[in-house]
Amino acid sequence: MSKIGPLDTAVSLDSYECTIAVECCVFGFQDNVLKILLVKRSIEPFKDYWVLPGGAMNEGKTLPESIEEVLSNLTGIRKIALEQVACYSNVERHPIKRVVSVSYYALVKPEDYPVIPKNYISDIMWFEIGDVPELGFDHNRLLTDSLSKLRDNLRQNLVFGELLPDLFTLKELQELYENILGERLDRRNFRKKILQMGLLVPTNEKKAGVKGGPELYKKK
Amino acid sequence: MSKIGPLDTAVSLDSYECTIAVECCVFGFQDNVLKILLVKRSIEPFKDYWVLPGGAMNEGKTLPESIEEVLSNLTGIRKIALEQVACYSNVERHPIKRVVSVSYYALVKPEDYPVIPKNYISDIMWFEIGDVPELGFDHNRLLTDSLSKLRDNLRQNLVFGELLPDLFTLKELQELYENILGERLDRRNFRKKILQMGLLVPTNEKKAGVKGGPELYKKK
DNA sequence: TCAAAAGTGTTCGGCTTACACCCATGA
DNA sequence: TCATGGGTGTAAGCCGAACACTTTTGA
Repeated sequence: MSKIGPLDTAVSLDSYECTIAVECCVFGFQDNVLKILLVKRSIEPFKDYWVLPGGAMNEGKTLPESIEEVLSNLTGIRKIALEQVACYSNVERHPIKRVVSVSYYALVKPEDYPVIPKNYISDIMWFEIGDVPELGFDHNRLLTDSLSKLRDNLRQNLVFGELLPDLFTLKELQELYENILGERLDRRNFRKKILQMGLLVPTNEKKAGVKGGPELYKKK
Repeated sequence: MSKIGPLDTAVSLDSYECTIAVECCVFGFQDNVLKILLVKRSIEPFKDYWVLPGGAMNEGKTLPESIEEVLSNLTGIRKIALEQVACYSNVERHPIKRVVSVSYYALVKPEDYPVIPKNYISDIMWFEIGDVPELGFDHNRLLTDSLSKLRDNLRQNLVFGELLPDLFTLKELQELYENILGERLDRRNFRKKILQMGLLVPTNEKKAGVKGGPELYKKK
């Protein structure tokens, strides 16, 4: 069918164009639980469904720039580390028009970005990962894929983005790991492993108000 | 800037549209060397540059379907396992128009798909990985990223797609690994590791014409 | 003073690495 | 027969998992 011959692997000037959307799984860690930021749609399709924050890529913007714009509008979140997850191109994933989505994830501190959205307070909310409802579009799938990628990254490197405050105890870090990975970790083995990565430095300060007087660490 | 309010994370019906291209790193294993299939562009921009085979995504096709179409037109390659690598959205990556590309890699047997393209024989060719020239667009980057992903996948699983014939010796498999990973492996340790994965079955046949009479294996 | 949490070391098993000899086959 | 490559086992080091007691602190 294609009018593109074997050599014309170029994109011709009149080729089909299509909307590209970015969707972002914004993970946060609060009250010792991993949470995700969702927004409620106020328009069709999927009106009143919760979905991942996202939107169309605009002219002159890259995908990460578009994400930053969307998040900045929603929550004031800025300058966060984004990780690309995957691209979704099924023809029927948007019921009205063709949309290809690229998903990212981001790790933020919820307390840095109070979700008191300017106008519509009931329509953006942090959900515990275990309590995520059925989402609009194929966003449950995107969330699952992002979480897998986050877990992989966490297992391999010491990547926890902005999920913790600047100073934190090893116990807090361990609880973060346990939450994201969904499994219990041995305290002593965890300490050993994390410390021998050499990416944390002790501050010689102790966290006040906690029994035992745990040492505070920061990222190197 | 954005006309998209905080709640309207939907893709609006008049949102900006943009060409989406797919590019594919087709890896093959021939003469004991990892190779990659490149095509030479016959039109501007980047006329006479070698690039990854690819093309625009068409209406009604998913990205993988578009890849299959492109490869089928170029080489007769069909029904191959594709792995998504990444999405590239820099604004200036195509000098003439805005194009967002999604890259994939595929593993094929060169001997199954003789590259005698119907018309323009000098314009499609297998290159040894070490001999890849400067490519058009940002395709050297795409190639590097694909190769990294291939290596990661190979280290973790036993994924070698269609790179080997149906029956192969462990030595052939080892040479494939060494080529892709770019490092030497110990023969005995390699055998142990691969066999204990339990994904190969011995056929009780020996490969003829080779000293030592090596056993032929196949995928389970 | 006591309860709760922090901090620390050792042992075991499995996995990876390094390494050398005998056997089968084609020439 | 011989040269080439195929096939196998063992010992050492490394990493991750399991596990108990002492110290510090807030209440």
